[in-house]
Amino acid sequence: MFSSFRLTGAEREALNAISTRIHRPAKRRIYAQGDQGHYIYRIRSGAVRLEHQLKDGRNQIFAFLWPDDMFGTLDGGLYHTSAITLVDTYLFQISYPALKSLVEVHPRIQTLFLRQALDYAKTTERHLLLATYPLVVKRLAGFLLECSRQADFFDRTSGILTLAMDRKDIADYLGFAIETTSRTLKELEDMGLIQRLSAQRIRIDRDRIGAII
Amino acid sequence: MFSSFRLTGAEREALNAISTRIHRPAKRRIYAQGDQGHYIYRIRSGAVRLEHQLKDGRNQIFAFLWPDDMFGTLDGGLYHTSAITLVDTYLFQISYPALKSLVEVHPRIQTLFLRQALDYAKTTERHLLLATYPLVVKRLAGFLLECSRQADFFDRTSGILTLAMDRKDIADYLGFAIETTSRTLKELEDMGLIQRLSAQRIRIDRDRIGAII
DNA sequence: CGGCGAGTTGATAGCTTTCAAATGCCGTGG
DNA sequence: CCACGGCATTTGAAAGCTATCAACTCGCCG
Repeated sequence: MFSSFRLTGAEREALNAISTRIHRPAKRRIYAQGDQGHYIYRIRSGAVRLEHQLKDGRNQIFAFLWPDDMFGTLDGGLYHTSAITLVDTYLFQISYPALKSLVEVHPRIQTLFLRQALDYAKTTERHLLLATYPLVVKRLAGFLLECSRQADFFDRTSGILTLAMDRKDIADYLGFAIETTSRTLKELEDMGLIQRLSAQRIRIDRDRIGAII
Repeated sequence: MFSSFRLTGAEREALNAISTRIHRPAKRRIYAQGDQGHYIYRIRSGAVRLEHQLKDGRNQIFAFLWPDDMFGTLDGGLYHTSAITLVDTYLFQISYPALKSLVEVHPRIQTLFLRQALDYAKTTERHLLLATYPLVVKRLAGFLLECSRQADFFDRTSGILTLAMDRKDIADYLGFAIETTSRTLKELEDMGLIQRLSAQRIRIDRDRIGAII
């Protein structure tokens, strides 16, 4: 619905004026679950994971985020997830109070955030579909396909996917045990759908993986 | 962030002018997955389920929706879910083209939709948490708690919850087999956390259910 | 009263987790 | 440059949980 939306020059300038460029090395926390939420973020380059800690010790990863994705939504003024970089990452950081004032002057800017929120909801639905496949091999196969949509981490000509996350991250995203990640990768390799070049570099056959889902 | 937001009188009137009040009996389809998407909806009273059919035959329910919830998001002009009433339901129906024109004149109205989208994303995250609990008894217990938040279907004084959905709906929402719904309800009853008064009327002990999650 | 569909219950098979141990990888210090 | 230590990953075997298939019960409606 808002795919053709563009900001005016003045709107873009005003948004830039309240955006700060920041940098975080790999595996650094940007904010923690329960922190006071002062900023919303947008990824310029790199990758981030959003995770939610449960009282029983489970650590559910809600999303892996990529360039242009935004994050930092609040729940009663607090971040309800932790945000952690997977790799070296550059971000825009926007203060919530400044954004709120800006939107009162330039309400059209909300379209950007609305579109982003709708995208995030759709992504979470896809995540839910993946994480509830009865067979873990389907979950992992679908996950590898999703990862291969990120141009920064997938080389189309060679079919080589670079995993920015470790085995535990994958397990926490798909809802199974870390050992199952390994075993199921082996299963996919035995089926001839992937080749493990190293722990984080995998050659994948997207067509045949797509066929089993 | 937008909790204090209010439309002006003119904005509210303009929105009303493009809203149609419609009615659907229980168990009727409002739209089907793959249909051309012309309208967005808001529930005035009743309840709706959003479901997504997969190629392999699985039917994943994405959400149960209640009064004030909105639905009807599109994916390339098409509905990507089916929307079906659970009970007798009254709705607002808003045409997308009319809404798009309206937003160009009154961009502040987008705040309503942004808030709704953020709410839906949060709901989907909670759903994901529920549906990925390793033990089905926790999934179902958490589900009953969520249902008991709907004032129209839960009587606080008696603790009696009326389930608007059937066993298959619950199974499709939580990602297990229909038989497991029955067995796990029995398990909760054996633990003394609930009493099944009839198939759809259940007395629940919210405190003790909350304690096991 | 009969019949149908929703819900329940039982037994077995299949899949994933858990606990334990082995292997491999990589950066650090000698 | 090589050895060592620590951590991530992989592998194995047994236990636990849920799906499946089948049969049965219940409630509702004609």
